[in-house]
Amino acid sequence: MDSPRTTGPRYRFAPSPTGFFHVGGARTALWNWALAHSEGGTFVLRIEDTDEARNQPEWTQGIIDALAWIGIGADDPHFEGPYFQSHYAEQHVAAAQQLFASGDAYYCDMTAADVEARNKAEGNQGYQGWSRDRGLEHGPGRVLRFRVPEGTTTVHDLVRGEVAFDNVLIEDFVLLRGNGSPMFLLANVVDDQAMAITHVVRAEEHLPNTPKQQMIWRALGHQPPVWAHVPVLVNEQRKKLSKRRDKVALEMYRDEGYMSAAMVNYLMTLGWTPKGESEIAEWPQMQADFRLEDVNHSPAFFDLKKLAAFNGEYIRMLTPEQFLAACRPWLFSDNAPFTADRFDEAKFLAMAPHIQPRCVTLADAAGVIDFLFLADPVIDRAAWAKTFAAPESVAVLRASTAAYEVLPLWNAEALKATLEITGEAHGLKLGKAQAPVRVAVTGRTVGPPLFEALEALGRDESLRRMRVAEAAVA
RNA sequence: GGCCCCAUCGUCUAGUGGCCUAGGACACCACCCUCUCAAGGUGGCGGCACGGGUUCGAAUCCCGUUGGGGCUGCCA
Repeated sequence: MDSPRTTGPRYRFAPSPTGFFHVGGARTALWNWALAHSEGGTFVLRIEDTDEARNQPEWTQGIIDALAWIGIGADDPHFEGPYFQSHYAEQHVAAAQQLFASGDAYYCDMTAADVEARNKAEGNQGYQGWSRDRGLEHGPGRVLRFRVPEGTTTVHDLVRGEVAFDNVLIEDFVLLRGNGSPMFLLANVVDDQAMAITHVVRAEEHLPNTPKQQMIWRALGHQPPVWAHVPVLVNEQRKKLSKRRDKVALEMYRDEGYMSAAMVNYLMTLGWTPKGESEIAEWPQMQADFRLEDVNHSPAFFDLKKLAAFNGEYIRMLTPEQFLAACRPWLFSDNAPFTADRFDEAKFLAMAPHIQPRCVTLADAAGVIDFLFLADPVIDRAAWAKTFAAPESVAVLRASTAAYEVLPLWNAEALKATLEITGEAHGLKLGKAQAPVRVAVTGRTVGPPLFEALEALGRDESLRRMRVAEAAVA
C-alpha cells in the first residue's frame, strides 16, 4: 500500500470485475468520491478479484475506464489505487490463522452436501455449528468457520440508523474455503483494515453482511469503520438492477452518446437532491453539498426517459465548438451516414444551434444533418409521395427553383422571404410551401430549419437537388 | 420459511409536528410560439398504502396491517 496522500477520512470503492461496469456501482462510486473530496479525504479503489471462476482481466480495465469517464481517476490527488484483492491473499490467510489461534474460528470438514443432508434429516436450515467443539486442525478440504458469539450485534449506519441483529440467527460462516482461499467477508475486512479505511459506503444489499463483518473487525482487534448502506437501484419491476436482465453497463451509455456530465448529474439525483432550485447542477456544487444523512432510504428506479431529458439539457448547454468536439466520435465512425472526407466543420458549426435542440444523444447529430454531407440526400419514399401528391407542390418547387436561381444574396433571410412570396403566388402559406423544397433538398419532411440549411448547403448544390427532384416528379 | 430494510403523484424527489389547499422535475395531455420537426413558454392530469394511537394540531412521532425489496453460497 502506498503512503496516503491525504490525512482525512478514507473511503473506498470495491467492485468485482465480473462484467460491465454497473450504473448502480457508478452511483455508489460517485457518492464516495464526493465525500472523499469534500472532506479532504481519500477514495481508494480496490478490485475484488478473488472469484477466480468469474473474473476476467478485461473487466478490470473496463472499470477503470468507466470510472475515468465519470471523472474518477488516478490524476486526482484524492484517488488511491487500484489495489487488487488477489495480491493480498497472504494477509487474508494470516488473519484467518489469527482468528483460529484466538479461538474465534474453527475448522470444519463438512461439505456443502453434508450440511444440506444433515439439515434435511433434522429439518433445519443453515449451518448449525456442528464442528464447533470437535477441535479439528487445519487439513485438506476443511473450511475455517467463524465462531459467532452469543448476543446482539448492532450496526451504526449513517443512513439506516442503528440496526440490531440477533447473533443466534447468524450461522458460523465460512472464512476460508476448503482449498484454503479466503472468502469475501474476510478478505474485504482484512483489506479495509490494511488500507486504513474509515468509511464503508456501499449498496444496501450488503447490510445483512455487516454484522458478520463487524464481528470480524472486532475479533481482529480493530474498531469497525463508519458504515453507510445506500439504497439499491431497481428496474421497472422494482427488482435490483441486474447485469443479466437490465441495461446497466455504463460503457454502453457512453457509446450511445450520453454525456458524462449528464450521466453523473442524473446518477447523483437517484436518492439525493442537489441543493438549490434545480436538479441540474454542477459537479463542484454537488460534491460540496452531498451528505449521506440526506440520502433517501428507498430504492430508486433508473429511468431512461429522465436520463435522456438530462442529456438533452446538457447537449443544449454546449457551445457549437464543444458540441462538435463531443460529436466527433459519431461523426467519424464507420456507422456515420456520410464519409469523413465529405464532412465540413464550418457547415456543422453554423448549423449546431439548430442541431442541438433536436438531439437526445450525441449520436443523433449525424442523422439530423446527414443531407448536408451526403452527395445526394436519402429520400424518404413515404414523405416524397405524400408531399408531391399535392399538385401545387410540383409547381411551387419549379417556381422556387427559378426564383432561387436569380437570388442576389444566398442567405437564410432572403431564401425565406423568396419562398414566402412564391408560396403566396400559389395560395400557400410558408408551412405548406416549404415542404416540397425541404423534401427535394433533405429527403425528408422533418428536420432543422430549412433556410439555414439551404444557406449552409450552398446555392449550387441546393439548386442541383431541386432540379433533380423536379425531373423526378415530372 | 427466517432475518433485515423500505413505503409522498406513473417515475425521481421537496417535506424533519402548524408555513401543506402537499412544492418541483421527468413522462403524459392541451394551448401558445413557429417554415417542418424539435427546443421554449403557459396550463392541466396526478400522490402522503391502510388501520389505530400520541397531540390543540400529523405526510412528518409510536404501534399494527398490507405491500415491495434485500439477504439467507466453500459468489462478491
